[in-house]
Amino acid sequence: MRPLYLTNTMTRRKELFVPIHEGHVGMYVCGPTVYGDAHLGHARPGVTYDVLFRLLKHLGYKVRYVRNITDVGHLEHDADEGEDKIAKKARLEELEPMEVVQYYTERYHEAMRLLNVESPSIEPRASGHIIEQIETVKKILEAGYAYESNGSVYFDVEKYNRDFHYGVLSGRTLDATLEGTRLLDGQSDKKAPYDFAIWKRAEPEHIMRWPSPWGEGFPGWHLECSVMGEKYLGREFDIHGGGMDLMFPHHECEIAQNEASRGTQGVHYWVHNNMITINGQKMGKSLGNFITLPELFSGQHPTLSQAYTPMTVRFFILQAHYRSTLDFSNEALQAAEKGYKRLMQAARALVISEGDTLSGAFARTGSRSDAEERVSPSDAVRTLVDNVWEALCDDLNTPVAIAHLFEAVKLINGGHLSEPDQAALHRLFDEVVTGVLGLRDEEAAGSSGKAEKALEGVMDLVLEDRRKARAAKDWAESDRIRDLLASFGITVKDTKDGATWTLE
RNA sequence: GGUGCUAUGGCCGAGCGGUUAGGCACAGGUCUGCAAAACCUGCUACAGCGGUUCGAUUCCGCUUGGCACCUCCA
Repeated sequence: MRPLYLTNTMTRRKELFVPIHEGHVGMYVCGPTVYGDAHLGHARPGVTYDVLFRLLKHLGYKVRYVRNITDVGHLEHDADEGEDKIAKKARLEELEPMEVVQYYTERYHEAMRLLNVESPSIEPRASGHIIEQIETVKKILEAGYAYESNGSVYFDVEKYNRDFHYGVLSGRTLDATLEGTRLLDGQSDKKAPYDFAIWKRAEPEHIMRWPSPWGEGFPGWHLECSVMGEKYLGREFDIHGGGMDLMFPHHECEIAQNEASRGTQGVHYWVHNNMITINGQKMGKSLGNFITLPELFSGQHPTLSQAYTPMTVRFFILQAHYRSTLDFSNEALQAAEKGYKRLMQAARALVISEGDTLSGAFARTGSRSDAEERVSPSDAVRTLVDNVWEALCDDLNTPVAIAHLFEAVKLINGGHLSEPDQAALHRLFDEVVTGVLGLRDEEAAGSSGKAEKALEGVMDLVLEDRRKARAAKDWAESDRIRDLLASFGITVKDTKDGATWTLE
């Protein structure tokens, strides 16, 4: 198995990935809080960990990928005074909180589906694990790292910090944390400002509430990930992913809860993706500068000069390393769109020309591997293939992998590929472009439908007429047909082997 | 204020102690009835100032700028 390296936020180093159980990987990623449409920022972890998921599987691991849905407990502003995000949305829209959850969960799934993000193995919801969360609160209380106060239970950070280090992941000390913590106005139930709620008392008007030993309430936000991670992946598991902005306090609190309730940090590799920025600034709710995925796909947003397809967005994300910030702009998206199309066109050319030259060979020998045994690819292609995989296994360096793929594009477009080279590149594109990178050909995608079949037939007729006109050097008629088709959004290109067409 | 990250050619964006990243855009050429595509060629940058080194864009320090987290956030 090819070695995989990942940057572990805990050590700030690139480390060789060694799973706890040979051949198996447990991976947990923080999913969305479903109180609004997914925005471009959500696409980043979605795509990043999807690629990691696909890569791990390709390398031969059996992967259990857990990505949660936060549908309760995520407060706005401050843990003491904020309102639950979903409850607030429900109040504003006059809906049941679970109606809000249902609606945006489905919208999220649809956006992920369009981005060709595979479903995780398990997608647990916080509200479905209240009992488990109450149990964990009890354990933390028993261990002495939490205290009850006025119907809520708070994590005792100072006590914890005496035995462990609160801040290991984000690299800060408790003093530093205290310095930065805003002093709260008004009376607080907490002993210290950095203490965080693991169970919150529900105010009378709060709809989402569950009975507990401490009265009716709801779980604190950080708790769900500790609890569901343990439930589905065990006391310790391999990889925990999420956005860099979750490092503190969310993941820090998660570690503290794990340590307090089950005596281990629980996670072997912390992986964090960076933010997507817009004009150099983080895209976020509070700044009001975010673009939702439906807006992006439809072009319905003032800062968008056009619509961008889901695969353009996916390619855009893949062209930067996941640990770098990625700046959004129309120019950058347009460049990604063209690059993506070029890659796909080469992929199509590979399939078509291979069909001409290799299908016979495979048919005769019975299988691809037999054919490959007979003839080996050239050193250049072999190196290229190896470079692509090495880049992917080097901390998921998708931009470098894509750079190497464009070398392949040059070879493909240049023609004159030997059969084994062609086969090797075909396999590379299958495994990497459509496999690990998850880029599907949007133009070819619909060609199986009835309408598309019909259109193909009609286009054959039309282009045959045009071919006749061209043979007779009737350029006026030839151009008339081409212009007419263009007005329907069909682009005709003349090549040596005849005309091809694409539908916008 | 604290913590951390970063500064690359017209744009996006990799990377490295000495060798072309790549994409997009642009210019010229080949091909073509024209157009498009494709191919070829050109475009050689690493914030500033010091230091280490035979040699630094790559390491170290300082300066300046940007960003993130410290409050909900992917």
